[in-house]
Amino acid sequence: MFFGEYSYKVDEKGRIPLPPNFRAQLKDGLVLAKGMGEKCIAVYSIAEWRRLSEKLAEKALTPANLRRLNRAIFGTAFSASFQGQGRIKLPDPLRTYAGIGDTVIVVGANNRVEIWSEDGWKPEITSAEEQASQIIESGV
Amino acid sequence: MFFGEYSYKVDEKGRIPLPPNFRAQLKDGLVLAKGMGEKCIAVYSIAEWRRLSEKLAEKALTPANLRRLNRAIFGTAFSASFQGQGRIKLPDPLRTYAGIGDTVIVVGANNRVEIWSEDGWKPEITSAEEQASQIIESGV
DNA sequence: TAGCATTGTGGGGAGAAGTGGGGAATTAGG
DNA sequence: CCTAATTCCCCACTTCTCCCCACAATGCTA
Repeated sequence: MFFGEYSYKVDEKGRIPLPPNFRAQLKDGLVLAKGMGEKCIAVYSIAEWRRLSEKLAEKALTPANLRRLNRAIFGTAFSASFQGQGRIKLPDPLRTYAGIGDTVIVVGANNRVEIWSEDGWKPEITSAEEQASQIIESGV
Repeated sequence: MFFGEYSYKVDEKGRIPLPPNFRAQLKDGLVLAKGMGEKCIAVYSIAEWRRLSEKLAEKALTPANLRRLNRAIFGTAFSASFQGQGRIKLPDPLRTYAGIGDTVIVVGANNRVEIWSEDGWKPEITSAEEQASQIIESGV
């Protein structure tokens, strides 16, 4: 389970660290993918990613659908691992997709980790908070 | 299992490299075919190709159908292998079919690899992503 | 308060991988 | 049988990746 919000610098080689307790949960390997629908990078553990992709594949009704789905899911995913002191390299296609410059916001989101650009994160979190408080007001 | 999205240049001799990762999985030989339904080149391992063609043959209901199918599938397929530093030569017919100029996008799509022209890939992936996020919205 | 451990940040260097091109061997066509 | 074109093996250069080490800042401990 992933928690919290952290800010890191992207160094000249495109690397970022992850919070130490995220590392522990991801030590068996991780998968980087496009955040579906949002302009961010999604990080999954191997197990979680497999579970997710299988579940998605079940939803494809036709072979053509399945091909496109595989393209969207696998084509945008990169497996990665920690190098040296626990940093990962952000693949260029994903970095461009998420509009990441030299600072990232790393966010724990329950079953996955999300990596946002500074500019992408601010509007996202404010509207998400708004929505959350509405849901809470309606009774939890 | 094939992952990720990579961009490569086609050199003057019509060769492209494949990601080291993919090479290892295809070292026993590979088959190039037209992407069924899409304007791209599909790359299969020998084993996967055999599995696929057997499956297709089962679906052919009449001998005439089977002949046509065989023509369409085997007639346009090329077996290839890695030469020198791990590059493959793109057969001219397939190259024209996929509209490939001097840059390709190599995409891992689970059980196969796809080779796209730059111009063909962009619209395909955007609509594929749209479709995927719709499926996600409908509840995973 | 002093010292130690952990963690973020920067960078050097060896090796791998992408790119370009020469030349021998094989094939096709006249 | 000879010539031309294509294929494929090899070599060379450049770029990038990844492993390593170092330093600074922070927080904990004694």
